[in-house]
Amino acid sequence: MRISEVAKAAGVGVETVRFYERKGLVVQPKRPVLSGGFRSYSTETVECIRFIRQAQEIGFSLREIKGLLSLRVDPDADCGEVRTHARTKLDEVNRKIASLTDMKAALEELIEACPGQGAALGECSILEALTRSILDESKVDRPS
Amino acid sequence: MRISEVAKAAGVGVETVRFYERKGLVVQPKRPVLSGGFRSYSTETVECIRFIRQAQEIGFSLREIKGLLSLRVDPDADCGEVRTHARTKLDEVNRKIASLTDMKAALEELIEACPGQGAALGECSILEALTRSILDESKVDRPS
DNA sequence: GTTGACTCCGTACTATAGTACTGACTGTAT
DNA sequence: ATACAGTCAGTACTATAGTACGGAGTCAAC
Repeated sequence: MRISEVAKAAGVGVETVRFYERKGLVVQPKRPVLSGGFRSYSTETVECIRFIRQAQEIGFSLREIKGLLSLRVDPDADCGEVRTHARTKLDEVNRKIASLTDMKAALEELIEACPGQGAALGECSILEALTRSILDESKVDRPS
Repeated sequence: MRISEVAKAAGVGVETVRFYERKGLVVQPKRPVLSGGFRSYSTETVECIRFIRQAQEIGFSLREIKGLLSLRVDPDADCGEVRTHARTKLDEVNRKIASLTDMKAALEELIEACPGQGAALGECSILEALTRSILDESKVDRPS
C-alpha cells in the first residue's frame, strides 16, 4: 500500500501519516528500492492510525497514545512493567468513563426535564445537572 | 471571591480564569468600584471551571464545552432547540463511552493475559486487543 | 520522451489552549 | 507614606497537532 491509500483508508491526510511516523506513532515502513524509495505499508498501519484517532476522540494526547501503543508486543519488554503501565491506563479509562456517565445522566435529565418545543426554558437548567455531576466528581478525587 | 481564590479553588492558574473569560466560557463577573475594579466571583465560577476541566479530560474542546455550557438555563432560549442540542451531545457522549469501554476491555484482557513479572512478553499483545476494539468500531462506521 | 499523478523531505504556517511578561494600578499592613 | 501582594489589560511566547507549500524525484501512460 502506498501512503495515499493508507491515508484514505484511515480517513486522514497524507501529511498526517508522515507526521505520525515522525512522532514514532506508526512504524517507519520499509522503503524497498524496487518501489522507488516510496513507503510501502501494510493494513496494520491503517488499523494503527484508526486506533490513534479513536483514542484522540476520547481524550488521549498523542503522547499518551504512544504510551498505549507501547503496550504492544515488545520481546524485550518486562511483562510486569507493561502490566503496571496497563493498570495505570485502565484507571484513567475508568475515570473517563465515570465522567462521561455523569455527563450522560445530566444530559438525559435535561432532555427529560425539557417540557417541549417552543416553550421557554426556566426550570430546565443543564449546568445545574452538569454541576451536580462535577460536584460528585470532586468528591471522588479527594484523598478520601 | 477574588480571581486568585477562584483559580486556586478550581485548580487552575489566574491567567486561565481570565482566558476562559475572554473566550466566553465563564461569565464576566461584576467588578464593583468598591472593590477597586477587581473581579468579584461567586463559587458558581469555580464549579464552572471544574466542569470545563472535567469535560476537557474526556475529549471535549473548549468550543464544544461552550456548546455544552450554553445548554444552561437561558430564559430566551427555545426549549426544543436546547433539546436537540442536548440529544446531539448525548450521542457524542455515548460514542465516547463505547470507545472507552472497548479500550477498557482491551486493557483488562492484556492485564489478564500477562503471565506475570519478569516474564518476557510474546503472547500478550496489546495492539492486537486494542486493534480488535477499533476493528469493531470500524465495523460500525463502514457501510458494510 | 514528456506529461501528470504521486511521492520525497524539509520548512513554514495554522488553530487551540494555555502561560508568561509588561507596566500601571489598588488596597492593606507597617 | 511606602512597601508589597494582588490585580488590571494587553501582548508575546509556548506546546500540541496538524496542514500547506516548495522543489526535486519517480513511475506509468500516452
